[in-house]
Formats: sequence, C-alpha cells, structure tokens
Amino acid sequence: MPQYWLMKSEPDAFSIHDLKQQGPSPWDGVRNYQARNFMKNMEVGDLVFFYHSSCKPAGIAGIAQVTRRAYPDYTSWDSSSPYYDPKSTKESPRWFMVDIELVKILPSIITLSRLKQDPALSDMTLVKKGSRLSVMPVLASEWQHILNTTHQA
DNA sequence: GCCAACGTTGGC
DNA sequence: GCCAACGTTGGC
Repeated sequence: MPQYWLMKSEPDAFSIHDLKQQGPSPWDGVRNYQARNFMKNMEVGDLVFFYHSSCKPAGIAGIAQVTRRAYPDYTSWDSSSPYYDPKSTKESPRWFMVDIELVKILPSIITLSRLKQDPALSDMTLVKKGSRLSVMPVLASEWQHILNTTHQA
C-alpha cells in the first residue's frame, strides 16, 4: 500500500509541466524540518498530489510518484544556490530531498477553494488556517475522496 | 501589495 | 529556556 502526500510548488519556479518534461526530478530546496521529516518517511511508489501555489488558481494540478527515497539535498552545499545552508555539511547533511516523476496531469486544477468547501476534507492539513507546510501527508480516504468527487480518477 | 500565521533566530 | 523581533509563506 502506497502512502499519499501533497507537495507544493510555485508553477513559475517548477510546474507540473516542467515535471513532465524533465522526467524524474529532485525535490530540492525544502528548508523546513517538518516537511523534511515527511520526505524522509516517503517510499518509492508513494503517490503525491502536485499542488500549484501562489498562482491563480492555486490547487492540485496533477499526480506524481516517488522514484527515489530521501537523500541529501546537495543544493544545501552549493554556495551559489539560493538554497545554500552553511550549517549543512556532507558529513552531516541537514536537508534531504526525494525524486518524483509525473503520473498524470489532471484535466483541470482541483482548486483550493473547492477543497475548502468540501466538508469531508475539513481535517486536511492543507485547508487548515495558516497552514504553510510545503510537504504533508494525505489520508488514503482523503485521496480517494478527492479523486472520486472530481471524476478525475 | 497586504497581512495573518507561522517558524527561526538570538539576546538575555 | 523564554520570547521579541524578524523573515517567509501564500491566499486574497
């Protein structure tokens, strides 16, 4: 049984179309401990809602799957990278990433406002007020509900 | 562009 | 170890 997740990306920086073009891609740049810890719990084959944030409309743009378990985020060692963190070393890496690849692009965005309107999803971390996590778990029941009710399974 | 909510930093 | 100040996220 795969686990289910949701990962946010600003489409201007990296969109689901970029993921399609690039094939398996490292999910670099996560610099939040909670999000990092979730990535460390991912297994190959886990399924991911690919979420477009800071855009109109914000929402779930497609589905991806994990192709490589967590390994050190090498951008944390690159002093020319915006994700550089001098406290992360090769001996003791602080930040990790997984690789994901596209499963499918949804025919239309499942918007955040729509998710917020659904009483069955009121406990989702995503729709909670003030939630800023960029990587979060999704319950199997929520995953199925979202795909079933949007007729995009 | 605004700003609420949240995480992190650093002085004490 | 507290907590004020600061920076960031991300919807609106």
